[in-house]
Formats: sequence, structure tokens, C-alpha cells
Amino acid sequence: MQPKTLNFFDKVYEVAKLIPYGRVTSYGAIATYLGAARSARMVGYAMNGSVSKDVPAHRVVNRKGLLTGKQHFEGTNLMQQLLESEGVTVIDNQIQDFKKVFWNPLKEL
DNA sequence: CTCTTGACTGAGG
DNA sequence: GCCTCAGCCAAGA
Repeated sequence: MQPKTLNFFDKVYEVAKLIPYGRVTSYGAIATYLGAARSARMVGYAMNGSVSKDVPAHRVVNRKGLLTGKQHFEGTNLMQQLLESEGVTVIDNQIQDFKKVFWNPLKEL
């Protein structure tokens, strides 16, 4: 059993790293997997340090498949470009065929 | 301890 | 299907 003292952020990073190539997931899915379904916002908040955590934050979007966090990346279309580079079609910050590329940690893990 | 902020989500109109 | 409101929880000041 993991002690509650374990950093919530660290858990988010671990799951984010497990996201397979060409797949994406939502903050809520990660939060639920961590047992904190109501803390989806914390997931995104945690991603602030993802840059130094080797975490593919560009694979994490909100439940609509919208790149809400793209503004946290360097450029304005970097996040989108990264996803398209992995085979994920993104148009106007919106992931196409979202449910097809959606990776559910609850189900896959 | 209290208040604010936030890369969210679900429900209601 | 889109817009708005409220709830939720953790970290920082």
C-alpha cells in the first residue's frame, strides 16, 4: 500500500510516462487512476514541472480532446505538432478521432 | 490557519 | 451541441 505521503505529482508523472506512442489521455483519467477522480485539476497543475520530469505532457489533454495546455508549451503550436508527429491528427487544438487515440490507464493498466 | 489559483469535470439551460 | 455555474482538491503566499 502506498502511503498517502507519496507526492501526488509524482504519481501523475509516472502515469504520464506510461502513455504509449500515438496515444493520448485525459486529466480526469489519470486522476481517477490515482484514486483522485475529483483532482483532475491537480493533474494539470502537476504538469507544470513535467518539463523537468521527462513527461510527455503533450499527450495529456482535457476530456474533450482539446489542447487546453498548449499555452504552457514554448510555442503556440508545439504541442499540436508533437502529437501530429506521433500520428495523432490535431486540428485547431482539437484532437481528431479522440476516442480512437484515447488511452485509458484504468483499462490498459 | 485562511485565501487564491488552476493544463478539469459534470450538470443545467 | 455550446455556454455558464458550481464543486472538487492540492499547493503556494
